[in-house]
Amino acid sequence: MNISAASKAAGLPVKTVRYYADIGLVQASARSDAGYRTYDDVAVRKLVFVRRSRAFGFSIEGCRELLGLYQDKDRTSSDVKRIASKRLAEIEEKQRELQSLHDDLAHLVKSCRGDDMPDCPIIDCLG
Amino acid sequence: MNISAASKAAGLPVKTVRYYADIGLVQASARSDAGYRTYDDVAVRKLVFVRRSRAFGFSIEGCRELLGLYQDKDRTSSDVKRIASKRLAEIEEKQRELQSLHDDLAHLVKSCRGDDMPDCPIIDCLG
DNA sequence: TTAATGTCTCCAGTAACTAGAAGGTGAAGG
DNA sequence: CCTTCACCTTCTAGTTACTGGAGACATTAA
Repeated sequence: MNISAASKAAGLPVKTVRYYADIGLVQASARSDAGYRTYDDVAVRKLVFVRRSRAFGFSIEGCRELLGLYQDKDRTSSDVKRIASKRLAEIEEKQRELQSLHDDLAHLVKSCRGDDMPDCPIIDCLG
Repeated sequence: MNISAASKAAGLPVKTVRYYADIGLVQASARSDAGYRTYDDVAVRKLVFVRRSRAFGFSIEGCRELLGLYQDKDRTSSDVKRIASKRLAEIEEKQRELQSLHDDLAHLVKSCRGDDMPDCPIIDCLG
């Protein structure tokens, strides 16, 4: 499988697949005589794994760690659960931040008449 | 006011104040003979305005736009409201994303026993 | 006078790609 | 055989919004 076939199979842009190889996250399984990256099913599965992990908001380093556990026969589910719980806590923290941001801004927007006059509680609050 | 006094007054790091000047967002009101940036009250108020706008998650370009309205006597509150509403919609979109992310991950975490065995629904879902 | 602190500019690095340039490779059509 | 085209390679640079540090000049307190 050349890189474009692998990228389609994994659902990632070619550029991203090459980037993941560059940073040593998911290496091509081999190189052709001409130097083309080739990917086997194992490598493609790793790419999919990373795509899904990224979709959960894990950082590249987090993905690296998860990928390590994915390939580690001696892993424990508590290792995985710990990492996932940490991410979950981050998400919840972000949700709280976003919620208070939302409430404040929504309140301001609601109180602004949005007419042709310059007076505006939003600008007043910021300034 | 030298830059450190202005940064304290505005509640921003010195580096950030210098950065805002570099990109033309909030210029120093003058320079001393030695080339030091000096900030008057008007400039400091602009810095505060940017800090608060950033806290609402507006991008630098968004802040630039808002700052323009802040200083525009002929602005209309509908201009401001439009920008703020756009940002509010972005926040709400982000909240929806985060919520579904949260639900999916929480479900996985809950279903993982977190013991010494390698079997793990989280890894299974990713791989 | 000296030491400490403040300020300047410029360069580099962060996260995770993305775009583009310049050039080699492979396969299909004429 | 030749062209053409898509595909592949590496490398550089740009994105966002700063942040850290180096080296040099200015100011201030002791």
